Amino acid sequence: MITFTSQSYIMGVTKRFIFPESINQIASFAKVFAHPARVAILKYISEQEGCICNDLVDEIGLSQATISQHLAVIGDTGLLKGTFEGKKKYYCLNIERFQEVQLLLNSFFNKTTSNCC
Amino acid sequence: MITFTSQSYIMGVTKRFIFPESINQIASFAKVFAHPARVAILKYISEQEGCICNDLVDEIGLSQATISQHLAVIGDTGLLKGTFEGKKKYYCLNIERFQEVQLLLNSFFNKTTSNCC
DNA sequence: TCGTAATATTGCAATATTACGATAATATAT
DNA sequence: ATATATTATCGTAATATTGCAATATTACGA
Repeated sequence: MITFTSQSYIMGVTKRFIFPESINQIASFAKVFAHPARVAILKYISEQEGCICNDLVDEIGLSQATISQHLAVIGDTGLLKGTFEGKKKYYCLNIERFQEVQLLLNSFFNKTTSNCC
Repeated sequence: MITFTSQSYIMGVTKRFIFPESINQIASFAKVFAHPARVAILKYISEQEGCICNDLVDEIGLSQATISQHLAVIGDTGLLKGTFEGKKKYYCLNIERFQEVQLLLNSFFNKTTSNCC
């Protein structure tokens, strides 16, 4: 049980704890797709036969550090598989996970539209 | 045409202009669902028969100002219809728009999974 | 007209996110 | 061993987002 006093109150932070986990989950998944770089990364990875690594930097035009950061955000949700091959790391979609996420979002969308006035 | 010099470069801002519009659109739509308060608002609105207005404040437990802000974010994407009835404003899903958005996201999801290695 | 209820807007505080350069870490090739 | 290529991490700068109090706005009712 978390409470605030007028002293300890912290502004500017998403109050996740007031929402049920099912709702927080949907928001977390959506956040992965809420930045164009991450959408572009997922699109590009899925389009390559052998999957790709650091061509994303050339392809997208953001710095290596930034791309790596975005890859980590996507990966934290379990949506990527990465295998090292020498110096190179080949990224690949975790399709099972991706479809899980898609299903969850769709289930929310469908419930929402079907219940509406 | 936007260019940067090493002087004028601005950090910390999403570089939308380097991405095709189709990708920016997906990211914009996803952003609506990327906060639990907005997910909860959409869920609640869809569950009420007559649609609802400021019960969201009681229901969700964020301040009136904050709820109003989130409603504006959702509304900016065209996902809400609001009709005034006296002092009260009844919110309702714009289902056509909602399904449009759902379709677009799904089309991205499907393309992504189907092409992957 | 005045008070009340409902919503929107403004201003502010604080954290979160985005982006990059520099550096570290790892593996290969010479 | 050294140099090079590749990716991850750290530190930092700057904007974006979240949340609330206070205020404005609008509509109704007495």
